[in-house]
Amino acid sequence: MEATPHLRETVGCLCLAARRAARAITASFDRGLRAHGLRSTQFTLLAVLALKGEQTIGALATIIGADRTTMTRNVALAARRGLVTVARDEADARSRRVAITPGGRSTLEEAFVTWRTVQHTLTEAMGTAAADGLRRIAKDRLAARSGA
Amino acid sequence: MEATPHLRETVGCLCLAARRAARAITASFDRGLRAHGLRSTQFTLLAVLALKGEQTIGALATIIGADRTTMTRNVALAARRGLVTVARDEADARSRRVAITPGGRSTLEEAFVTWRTVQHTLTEAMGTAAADGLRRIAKDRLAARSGA
DNA sequence: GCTTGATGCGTGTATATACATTCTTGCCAT
DNA sequence: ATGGCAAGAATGTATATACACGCATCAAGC
Repeated sequence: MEATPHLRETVGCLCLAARRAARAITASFDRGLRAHGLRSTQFTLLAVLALKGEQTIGALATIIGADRTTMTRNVALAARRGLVTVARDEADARSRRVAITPGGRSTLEEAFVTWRTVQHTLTEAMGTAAADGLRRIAKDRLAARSGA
Repeated sequence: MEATPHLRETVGCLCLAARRAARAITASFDRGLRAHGLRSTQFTLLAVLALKGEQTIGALATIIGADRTTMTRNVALAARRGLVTVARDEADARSRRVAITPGGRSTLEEAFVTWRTVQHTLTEAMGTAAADGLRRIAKDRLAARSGA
């Protein structure tokens, strides 16, 4: 009926697949983290800071794979809520050193239990192979960002 | 050094992986589609309408896997740009029937060539197995939305 | 010291996203 | 017929995202 059979190729669009998957997965985590007053974005930020210690805005953007300007706003939000602190770097006045606060760490610890539950549920639902595949795509795509 | 070795588990966070992958993949498509004045979101919307014919807002939300309120705004944007039309359903005045315009179809056709290139490039970069895995996750997660 | 380019961030703007709520409309039982 | 509930959509609000652009600062030369 449609005069555009070639468009059927777009049914397998990787962009739709990736965004759809991300929306669904994010929703699952957000629903769980909600009880702790966190969103997926904030949880990730806190986890990175807790694991790797204080970081600059740019470093966080690279690690999390988001735009630097996006990270500026995400960090500002977390700072406003007292989860992290932002301080000038004494060695380089251009840089901002972002660090997790004790309160942020407490929140993270509490949320971690919930996170783990959701993580396990989703891993089971999609299978470990798919989960590993997704992580690999995330890592590889990041590399391609600077390359091509 | 850190007193939180258990948090290392979050390195494999599926939410971070999914969002990071989606951001990177979206960026690739957006860069390509830019020449046609489209974003990934709009491209997907047009492709669905071209393939499946006119749809209601709610149907589009289900198909694309986004919130209905998000779809309302995405459709409004496309309508403002003349890519789609929004009309009341004569059978049910609550519904809105969204249809692609001739202009929208032309834009889609032009953008399709670019889309195909990016799609192939990314498929090669991540491998067909990973691409299929991603699509499967997107489909499965969607099902889980209504179920649990 | 000053210029020049590079680097790290922040802002303006536009879109994308979703939850809570409200509005409109349809439907159904009484 | 109508009152109440359900369904479809729009709006208010907050966050997430990125590009274009500008500002501050540093590093290298000179």
